Amino acid sequence: MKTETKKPHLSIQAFQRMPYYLQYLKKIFAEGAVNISSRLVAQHFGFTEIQVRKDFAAVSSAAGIPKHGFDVKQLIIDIEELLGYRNTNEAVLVGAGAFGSTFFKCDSIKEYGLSIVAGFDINNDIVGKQIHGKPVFHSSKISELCKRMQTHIGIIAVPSDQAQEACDKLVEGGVLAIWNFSQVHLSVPEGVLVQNENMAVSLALLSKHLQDKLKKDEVIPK
Amino acid sequence: MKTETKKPHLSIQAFQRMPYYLQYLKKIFAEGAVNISSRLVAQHFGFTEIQVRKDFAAVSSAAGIPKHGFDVKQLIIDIEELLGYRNTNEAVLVGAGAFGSTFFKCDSIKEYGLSIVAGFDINNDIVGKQIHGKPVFHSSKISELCKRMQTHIGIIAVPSDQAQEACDKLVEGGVLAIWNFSQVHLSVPEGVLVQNENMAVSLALLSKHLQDKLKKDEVIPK
DNA sequence: TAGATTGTTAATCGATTAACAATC
DNA sequence: TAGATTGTTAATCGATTAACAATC
Repeated sequence: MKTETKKPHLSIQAFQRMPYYLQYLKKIFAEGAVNISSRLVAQHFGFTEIQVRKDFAAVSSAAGIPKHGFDVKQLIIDIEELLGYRNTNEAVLVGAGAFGSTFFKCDSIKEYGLSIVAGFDINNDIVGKQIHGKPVFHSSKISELCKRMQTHIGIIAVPSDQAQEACDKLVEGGVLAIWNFSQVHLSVPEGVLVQNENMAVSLALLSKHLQDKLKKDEVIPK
Repeated sequence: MKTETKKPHLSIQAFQRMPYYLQYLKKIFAEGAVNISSRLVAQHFGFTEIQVRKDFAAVSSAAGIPKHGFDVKQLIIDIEELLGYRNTNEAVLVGAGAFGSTFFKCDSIKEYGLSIVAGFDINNDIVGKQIHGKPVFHSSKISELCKRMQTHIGIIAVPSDQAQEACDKLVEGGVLAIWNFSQVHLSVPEGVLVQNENMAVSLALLSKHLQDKLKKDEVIPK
């Protein structure tokens, strides 16, 4: 009786590559691919093949086969399992304004195993109404309702100066994972994860690259 | 005559912390702070003070002063300079549908030095119209117009299966930095930067944390 | 001067890559 | 068998942290 062997450690970086692998594997599977070699995957993404093999080894329940490569279907199943697309988590949204409410109608979120069950806001124009079929409550009810609904994921889409307060209420309500679209650092107790989605960070990287690039081309004008 | 000393290398990770520092420094500056010690900053963010000192040293034009700390105002200026908030870059948007068009009305983008000058789409209902005052052209015009307008930044907000094509056209038009909101890997020639904004990645991290957390609490039920 | 706070050099840690052995 | 492709062990590389000297 062989028990499941311990999987190698999966780094956060490797974990973050998984959705990309998944998307690619699904595409080639739809095109009829049954096996795939690490070399081909590596070429597609511009990674090294060793890295791809290590990543697959860390997540796959079946080893790759020399001369054949990896089983595409099995990899898809394993990665989906790892990423939690096969369970559905319920989440609440704090900040149901122009930006926040786009989450209500965002279908792709559902595909990734997230379901938004309610929204919160302080604007009386929308409190008590429904947006895309989801109820919007006053923000003062956050912790009470999160407790009652046993929600463990919160999305913060409020202005930066209200973000920490929203965060505190979510944590009080038992939320364990927070998706933070505000631009401030959130302080949370240990055990709570904050996933930052910070446009300013991305834009800074873009603009930095661009400036370096344009400056360089200026200095060395061919 | 002392020439400017070479700044220490700034890692990408450090660079990505800068927008957070900036936001915090601006806040305490508005509250009247003139100097700030690395220890206080570190406490706020949960970093080590050494890391904060290294980060500040890499970006600051003035050294910190023992017993006084760093000059808040100077740091703000230096970080804004580094992040490129003091120049404005023009960008085009490919995919002006429900999601994409939110960029047109997004004010905070402007604050970070980005200005969207035009949109592209293949939907004839919006091609030729203006959305929030910005013209929307047909996607077949991407490279031509980017060349003419000398635009170097492109935002991709099209469905995944059209993303690579959009990317190719942008690159052909001379775009050097691409903000990719689709969920696929984009292949670009060397020298072009792709900044991925992948919801699937973030969601996967959230859901992973949650599942680990809930599982653990089950096993050790107190 | 003493103490707080900075800056620097060395150590640690983790992720990626290289070299090579294993196997279908 | 030979060759392609995998898996494993060791080396490299870069970021963070620790220890400590410098300085206001």
